[in-house]
Amino acid sequence: MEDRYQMFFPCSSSVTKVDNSTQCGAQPTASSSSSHQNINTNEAEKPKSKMKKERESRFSFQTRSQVDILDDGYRWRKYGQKAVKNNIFPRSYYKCTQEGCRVKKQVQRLLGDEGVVVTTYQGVHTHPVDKPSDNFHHILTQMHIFPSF
DNA sequence: CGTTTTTGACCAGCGC
DNA sequence: GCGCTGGTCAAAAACG
Repeated sequence: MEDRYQMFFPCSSSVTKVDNSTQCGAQPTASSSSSHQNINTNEAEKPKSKMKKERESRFSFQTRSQVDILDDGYRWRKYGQKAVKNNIFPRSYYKCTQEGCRVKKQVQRLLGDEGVVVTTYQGVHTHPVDKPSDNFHHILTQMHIFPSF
């Protein structure tokens, strides 16, 4: 029964740019650590120009599921959890454990609809899935991937 | 014993 | 400039 994961896009196209207080989709802010690196000793590249580091493709979708972690075939390591405003449910941050694969994803439940899980992917996988999952494959056919714009 | 989760601290961007 | 919000790091705990 693939009814366990029911897809619906209230505002699928609005993933491009939404306000921070938009309830439709509850998009996270697009401020990933941008153009500045850590406090490493090597500063070989100095981005003097103001280049915005928003090249990571992001797309989010919502699923009606009992569990937060959807089995998409990849292996994820949780690296953070933060409580966001206007939402009693915390947001979880995951990273792909595959070496060289810097794909991240965020998972949070939607306020008001406890059964709805908002999953946001960031980046593209460099390796194929380890374990195929039928339920998620059905979702992949309906997803719209937004490349860097 | 290796890997993942948990949790607080830290940091950066944005608004006021 | 300060405070708030969100994202990541890292150390220890938890799990197999």
